Amino acid sequence: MTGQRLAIFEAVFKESTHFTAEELLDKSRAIDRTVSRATVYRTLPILVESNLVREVDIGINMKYYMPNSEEDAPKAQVICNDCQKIFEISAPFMEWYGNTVSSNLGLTPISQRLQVTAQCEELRKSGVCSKS
Amino acid sequence: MTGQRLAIFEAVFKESTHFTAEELLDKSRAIDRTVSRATVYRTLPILVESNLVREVDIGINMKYYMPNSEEDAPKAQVICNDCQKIFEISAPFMEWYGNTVSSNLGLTPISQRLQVTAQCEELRKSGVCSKS
DNA sequence: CTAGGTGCAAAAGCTTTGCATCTAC
DNA sequence: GTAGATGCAAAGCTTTTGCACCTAG
Repeated sequence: MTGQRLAIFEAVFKESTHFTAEELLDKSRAIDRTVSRATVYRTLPILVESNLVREVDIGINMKYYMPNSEEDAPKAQVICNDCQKIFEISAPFMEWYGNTVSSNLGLTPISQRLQVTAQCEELRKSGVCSKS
Repeated sequence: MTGQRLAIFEAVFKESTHFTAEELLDKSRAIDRTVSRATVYRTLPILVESNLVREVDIGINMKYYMPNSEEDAPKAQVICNDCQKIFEISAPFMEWYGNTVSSNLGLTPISQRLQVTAQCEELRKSGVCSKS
């Protein structure tokens, strides 16, 4: 347990929303200037393994992460194309769906994800988005 | 309309399953040796725009593509972690779901995706997978 | 003739890794 | 003292792009 990791942990749990590895690097460095990019990239998979952080893939080249909440109910994401915000929505039926379609194929589900990409009407009409 | 593009089109429609840009490059070169990587990467977005090819993002760094079928019903994917195969499954309720959750947030849905990652029981038990 | 396509190689962007050094225990 | 963590820089991998050349119509 090193000082750098502590800074990373602290930065992670200060986050209330999704973040990228580079954003986490910045936040961690604000706490401990000696945190290096390599350490962030090496620590993130450990946090994911430990279920302290959840990896959220939204289909662009970059990985997103977020602090994991206590409950592990399946979550869907609504991703706003305009403000880049990611909304997490509980979607309990996903588990049932994954089980059903997988077993039809002779497979066992490991994980599932449901994502809706959307655009902001408010922004489109008034030029501002109160959500972002 | 150049010879290289024709080779790429031909290679695409010979495919019956998902493929990556690099795989398409190989297949296209088998038809016309002069096809370059740049041309494949420049042609793929055109094919996607024209709805001749569908882009399928399975959450890894690489993009997958597949020839687009006539019908445009929403599709879910089941991705086998063992054999890397991608199964396409019709999921008409996705559209309804996307509309519902988006409008709750004041957003208008653009697209949605539903993916199940699974593992192969057959492979795990007998060491072979008859599906791959 | 010329608008647009092509090939090559370099660059871009995120992530991983080799290696020598350092540090927590 | 030592197993494991760190920093730096280089490399990896897929995709994009600048530029000069070429070609279809």
